[in-house]
Formats: sequence, C-alpha cells, structure tokens
Amino acid sequence: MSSPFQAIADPTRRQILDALRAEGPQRAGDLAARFPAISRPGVSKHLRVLRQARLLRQERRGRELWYQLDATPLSQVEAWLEQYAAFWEEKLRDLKKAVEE
Amino acid sequence: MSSPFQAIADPTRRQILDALRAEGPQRAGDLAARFPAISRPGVSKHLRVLRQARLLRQERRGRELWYQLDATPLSQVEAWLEQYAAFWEEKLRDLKKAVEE
DNA sequence: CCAATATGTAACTTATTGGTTACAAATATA
DNA sequence: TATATTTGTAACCAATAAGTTACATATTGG
Repeated sequence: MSSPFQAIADPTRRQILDALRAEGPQRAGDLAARFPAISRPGVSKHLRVLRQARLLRQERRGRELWYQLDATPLSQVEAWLEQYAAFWEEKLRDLKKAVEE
Repeated sequence: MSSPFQAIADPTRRQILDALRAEGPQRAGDLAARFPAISRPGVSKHLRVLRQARLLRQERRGRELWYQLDATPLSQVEAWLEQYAAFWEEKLRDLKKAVEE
C-alpha cells in the first residue's frame, strides 16, 4: 500500500511508468528486459510497488501478464505540487529579471 | 545531494515544505516544534535532506537559523508529471461518463 | 564572564529498500 | 504428456533511511 510519492521516488520505477506511458501496455518480461543491470525478479519487485500504489492495471493473457499505466494516483502528487507552482514561477521570474539587467 | 523526488517521498518532509509555503520563513526550532512525535535532531535530519535537494534557503540571524522555501527544484517533478496529465484526465473522464450513464 | 538558548552532527540502532538466487505455479507447445 | 515459457514470491543480504541520545559550537543576555 505505498503512496504515489513513494512509488515515484525511485528512478527505475519512473522509467517503468515512462515506458508504459510512451509505448502502451507491455508484458512483465518486456519491462524487465529494459533494465539489463537489474535481474528480472528485481524489476518484478518494482512492479509490485507500482501495483500497490495503484499505478498499474494488469491483464492476464494466457501465461503473459500485460501491464498498463493507470496514472490516476499521480493526480494526488499533482494536487500537492500545484500549490507550489506560484513559488517556483516567482523564482524563475526573478532569475529572468536578473539576467535582463 | 538528494533528488526532489526523493525529498518529497517522506510525509514529514512534505509537511515541513507545506509549513514554509503557507506561513513563510521559520526557525529550525519552530519547524521542529510542529512534530511532537519526532525529536528535534530527527527533524534536523529532514531539514538536511531538504537542503541537499536545494529546497531550502537558510539565513543565519544571530543564533537563530531561518529557513525559507525555495520551490524551484519542484519544477523538475512538475515537468515529469506534466507528461501524465493527459492520462489521468482521460481516466477521470471515463469515470465521469460511467457515473452519468 | 557565565549560563541559557539555538542549532547541527556524530554515533548508534532498527526498519525499510533494492538487489540477488532459488523455487513454485500456471500455461502453452512440441 | 513432458517440456519450455512467463511470471511472481520466498529467503536472504547489503545499503540506506529514519529515528534516537549525547555532544559540540556559536551566540545572546544577565
């Protein structure tokens, strides 16, 4: 039952989400093959974390398991982040101004 | 040198950022006092993580250390997240539609 | 000058995380 | 049916994280 904040903290997990976003549903094995530096069960554990954060939908097709992105929980992160937008924009405005002077 | 993704993964650290955003600059001790369940040095360690993620500016005033939010690094998170907005909106549209039917 | 205050850090402990290898279970295929 | 394929999980290990207490340092105020 991990939070979406937790789930996206790890760069490998972000890459998994990126792959599903950019290329659509994929099998567990396809996803694992993207990370030659990590064993297949290692990737499987990342998938579990993402599953527990409800970021993945899974569909069994015979012996294959297809994973699909469900980005809905990321809207929680967005909602939190949104409150900060004014603050970094202010900062970037200052920076821009400083450059112009 | 922790990433903003790492830094915001912990709920206590998010609360620290929230406090600085909502109420402006505060002393290290003020921030620590918000978390009766955690010792002052415990909070101090969270402040270090936030500092290393460059989310805090500090200003020494005598023996007091004032912390101020610098939200700029959060724009990295926003940039990543932005690519997913279409996906969760799609999901919410589906949900709305289902409710209406 | 000395005691109190504000803060960070070191050293340590425990829990969590990210990785591994070995194995089990289900399904497809020769 | 026997074998190969696809996948998750259990058990384990090392590194990291989050917490603690004890301590060091700097500054203020009596």
